[in-house]
Formats: sequence, structure tokens, C-alpha cells
Amino acid sequence: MGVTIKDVANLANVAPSTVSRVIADSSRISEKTKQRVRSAMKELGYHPNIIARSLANQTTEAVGLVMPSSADKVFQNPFFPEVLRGISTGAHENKRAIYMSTGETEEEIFAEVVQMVQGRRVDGLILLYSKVDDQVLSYLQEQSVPFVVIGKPFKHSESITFVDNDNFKAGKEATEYLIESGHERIAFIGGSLQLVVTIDRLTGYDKAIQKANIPYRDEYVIHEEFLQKGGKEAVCELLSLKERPTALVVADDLMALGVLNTLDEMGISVPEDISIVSFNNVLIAEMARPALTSIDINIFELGYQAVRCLIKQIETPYAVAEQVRVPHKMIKRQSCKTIQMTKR
Amino acid sequence: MGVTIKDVANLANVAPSTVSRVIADSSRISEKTKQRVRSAMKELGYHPNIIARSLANQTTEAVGLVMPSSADKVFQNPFFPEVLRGISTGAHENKRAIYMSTGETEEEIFAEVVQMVQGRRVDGLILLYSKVDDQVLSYLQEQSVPFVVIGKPFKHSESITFVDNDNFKAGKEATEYLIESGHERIAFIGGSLQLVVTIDRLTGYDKAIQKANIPYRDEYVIHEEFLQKGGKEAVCELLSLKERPTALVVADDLMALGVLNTLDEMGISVPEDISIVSFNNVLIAEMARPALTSIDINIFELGYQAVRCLIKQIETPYAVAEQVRVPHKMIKRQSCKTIQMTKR
DNA sequence: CTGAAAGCGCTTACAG
DNA sequence: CTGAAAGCGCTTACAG
Repeated sequence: MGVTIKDVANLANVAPSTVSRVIADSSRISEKTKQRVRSAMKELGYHPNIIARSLANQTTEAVGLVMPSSADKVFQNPFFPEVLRGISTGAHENKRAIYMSTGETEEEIFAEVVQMVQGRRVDGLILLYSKVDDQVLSYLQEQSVPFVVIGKPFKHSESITFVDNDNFKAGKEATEYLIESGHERIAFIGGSLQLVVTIDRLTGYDKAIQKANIPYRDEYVIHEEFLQKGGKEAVCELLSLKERPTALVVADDLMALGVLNTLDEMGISVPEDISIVSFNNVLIAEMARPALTSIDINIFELGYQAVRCLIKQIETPYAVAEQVRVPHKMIKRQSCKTIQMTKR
Repeated sequence: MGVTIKDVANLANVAPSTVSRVIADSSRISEKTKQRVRSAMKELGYHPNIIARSLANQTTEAVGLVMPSSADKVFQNPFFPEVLRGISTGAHENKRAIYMSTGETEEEIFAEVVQMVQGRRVDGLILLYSKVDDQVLSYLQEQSVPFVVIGKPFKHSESITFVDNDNFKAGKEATEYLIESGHERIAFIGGSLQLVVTIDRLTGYDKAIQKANIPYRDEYVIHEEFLQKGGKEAVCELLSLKERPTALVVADDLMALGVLNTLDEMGISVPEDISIVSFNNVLIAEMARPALTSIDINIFELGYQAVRCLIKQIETPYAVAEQVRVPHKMIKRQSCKTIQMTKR
């Protein structure tokens, strides 16, 4: 039914191979022939069959996106649309199509990745997360398929191409900012400890309080899901302590929003009673009341750079691993207050 | 390099065609042979090449997603992640992969769609928007490729499969709710008139005020982008009128948020001075202060049903067009106030 | 129940 | 500068 290269060849009175060369705009074909072939293509409404081309030349012009498991929850967090926007822009600039995983459990996603890779559906992949002991990552490494991680790989990060913020530094800066404002009872509310981003930000927090000679307290470190609900649960735990914190480092804006709403319900006011610094600086940070002081991590750029690195890897087979650090920046708003230095 | 069907055939001592039948789990192959072939596959770590299979049997097990143009802006609106979530869930349940357009301008997107279709990259497509005079839609119709529209097609909607809310009714209900609360000076802030959803909701608004014998005023109907910024601009226009409205029907939560913030800056309070009903009921509707009364349109379900319809169409070649109406529901919160009936 | 062969629509050495 | 032929890795009538 579809018009093929043969039909074009017949009409233009050349061999199929010649048509193929015209499509590739090979310099070995005369202008005259090219013209003839092109008008035949136009006349017949010819469009190359990409699947056939993929099979013949072992390339797909598509990149695969691996979402974290339970993507259904993930899409609630504005991080993902924003990183997708960066990826989409980058893919488009490089004329690459996007292929997305749809699985929900870890096993399903793994199976999909194997399909994408072995099925030669994509030329390379982007992992939209980084977690401890990831079988997808190990698999991609051993297959030596081009891939890029958004976030820092837990292990072997020297030999893997990744795009990330300096989350250690960001966590440290957020905490230091609160310390400089006079806070000493600072809690940390983070996501799953399986996620490297949580580990990094927590380590930064740790470093900052250590440097300020503030004792580390186990009960001040809480881990929940990167969602509003997670923020809510964390607050309940923290407020049940005899010595409540006066400031919070919250690893995600959406969580911070949950924190804010819960505090509001409990009649605790921000920033008067509790100061908050959060991360990501998505739209809701600006919209929240009080507006949240948040570390902008430039999510769009994370996605955009990831594509750029991936394409580079695909096109230069033995390229060395590349590490890109996307800068962050604290955006100060109304959720923090300077307090009186007490005992120091 | 990859292990192919031939390698498996050799190891299992059968013909390639037999291996192929084992993959398809054909009933015409003996259990014994199946076992042998399967263990050979396992031993070699065989995975079928999907591209080759696609070429041979003219099917891809993938669905294409067509984003509205300027997808970069679109991703700022929470509608899209949520509809993607529904699509992703549906695709996954049906073992279909997702292929996404990345173009920004209308022409680019059109070219991508042609590529997806003629390149046989997808078995069918979902349009994530519906607008007046859409060349993509016309193209898909004339190619008779399976496709589904999210939103109501502007023309020929009887012969096209689509999934939509009853936006006319929703617009009418929102307006009636305000009328019943005593409002008469009700403005409508909508998105582009190129989008059918805007037209439908506006028509509903129109119907409601007409029914209540409230004169239609041109200056009370504003069209802006479905973003915060759009809401802001609309408010500025409306407040410059001599007779300011006392209530607003805002066609999108994100816009409503812009409206809210702008009113706040101007010292006009909601709902005391102005009541607001908006649409979509995304997370921010709940979070806004005051929390927004919003019509929940069940975005997830729109995406989910779209996939279901598409798969059905793909699998039953001459199926008739199907129209799915996803129900909506008003969620009442704090952005509306009953006012004194004045002149009636 | 299984195999040999043709075909899906391209690309790409190899010849000339 | 152009063509004939083989090949990419599958599937699927057609035989037997």
C-alpha cells in the first residue's frame, strides 16, 4: 500500500540504490539525477520507512527514557514535566524522537529496558533518576549501550556519564544559611535513602551542622516520599519531639508544601515559629504562602544537557565518560527568619 | 554482534521459522521442540529484534503522542503530566510503548507526525489537544491511520474517535453556580479560541447567563494563554472596566492562580470582593489560598480512556468511531461567596 | 509438526 | 556516476 523506494525508482528510471543515495544526499549522484528522483518522490508522496532503514543501518534516531518505578506517583512531582521539557527540547534540536518506558514496578521497567536495548529500538537511553543498586544501570553498563544518568550514580561515577547538580554543596549551603540565621535545631526532611540525591543533600546537611559544632540528632532526620503526603508525615513526627526544631531543610518543594499545609493546620506559623528552606524551586515554591526559599537546581538544564551528552556518546563510540554539573542557586523568599542567637 | 534467531535455531537444531513460531507460542509446535528452543534462547540470552519484527509483520506495538505546539509552555501546565500519567498507565497495561513528538512549531510537529505514520513507527496516535483547523487531524483522517483525540474535534466529530468531558455542560454549571450565589456581573477568562475546549466552556457560560437573562457583555470575555501569566493579564483588563465583575469563570487552574496572585497584589480579596470558579482541579487548586472551587475533569481518565480506545481501533480495523465522555464534578472550596441579590 | 523460501523496505560494499 | 546483489532479523504462506 505505502509507496516504497522501488516505486520511486521505477518512476525516475533509476535503481533503488540510487534513490537511497538521493535520500542520503550522497555526493556521488549527479544533480540531474537527484532532481529527477526528487520530483518522482514528490509526485508519489514518498516517505522513507524508518523501520526498514533502522534495520538496514542499525540505527534508530530515537532515545529511550527510563522513568523511576511507580511513575504514576512520579508524575505528580513537577520535577518530571520540567526535566521532560529539557529533554524534549534537546531531542528535538538533535532530530531525535523520544521513547518512554511505561512500566510501574522495577521488574517491569527492567524488562522494558531490555526490550528497548536488545530490540534495537533506541540508540541510547537516559535514566531519569539515580538510586543505589540499580539493576537497570548495571545492565546498561555490561551491554555497553550509550546512556546518561540524571543524578549522580552511586558507584563508579567516574566511568559513567551523568548530569547532576552538586547536591552535597546545595545541601550544605541550605543548612549553612539557616545556621547563619541563628538556627541550631535544624531538621532534615528528605526522600528515600535509596535515591542518591537524598544521600548527597543529607551529607551536605551533615557537614554543615558538624562544621558549626551542632550535634547531629537522629530524630531530626526523616525520610519520606517526595510528595506532599511525605511532608505531612514528616512534620507530625518532628512536632511530637520534646525539643522541636526551629528550622527545616526539606529536600523537595512538593514535600515542603505538605509541610507548610500541615503546620498551618496545626496553627504553627512559618517563618515566625519555623523556618524552611527547600529544593528545586518549581512553580509551587513561588506560589506557596509564605513563598518558599528554595534552591533552584535548573531542572530544564539537567534534561537538556543529558540529551546533549547522550547524542555525543552515540556519535563518538569510544568517548570517555563525561560529568556535567549544573549550577544551583538559592532563591530567597519568605519562609525563613533570622532568630536571636541563644546560647552562643 | 547480537544473538539472532539463526543462532538459536542452530543451537536447538531447528529452522529459524520454528524459532519464530516458538516466540509466538504457536500451537502448531510440539511441546518438546518448544522446550528445546526455549532453553537455547535462554542459553544464548536471546531477545527478539523488535525492529526486524516490525518490518516483517507491519506492526510496532507503539503508540504516538502528539503534543500541542509550543510544548515547552505546555509542560508548565499540570494538565499534561496528569494526562500522560493516564496514557502511560493505559499503554503499559496493553504492553504498548510510547513515542512522543518533540517539535515546537506546528510545521515541525506535522513533519514528525508524517514521519511516525509513514515511517511506520507507531500503530496509532493520540492527539493531546483539539483545535480548530488542525492539519495534523486532517492528515490522519485522510491516511486512515488509527487515532484518538483528547478533546472534542471541531468538525466531523461523529466520525472521529475522541475522549472528552462535556465541557459545554461544565461551563454552564460553573456559571450557574455563580448565578445561584447571586452574581450577575460574571466574567469569563478562557484560553485561546483556537482550542475547542475554550469554545465549549465559553458556550456553556453563554448559555447560562442567557438563561438567567443576564446580558452578554463583550468586555467580560477574555482570552489568554492557559498559564499563570494569562490569568494576570486578564485581571488587569477586567479591573480597568468601570463596572467590575463580581465573579469569574476561569477556564484553567493555573490561570486562576495567576488571577489570584494578581488580585492579591492589588489588594482585592477573594472571595469577599470577587468569587472564582475554575477548571481542572489539579493540585494547585487545592493548595491555592484561598483554595479554589474547581471543576474536576478527571484528567487521568481522559488519558487512560484515550489509550483504551486507540488499542481497540488498532485491533479492530473497521471499527466505528467511538465517543467517550468522562464525567466532571465541581469541587467546592473557598473561592466563592454568596452575595445579596441586588436588583432582582 | 517442521522446513525452505520469499518478503518486509531499506542500505551498502562491490563492480563497472 | 550508477546498478545488481546481498544483507539487516524477523514472519508467514506454502509444502510436505
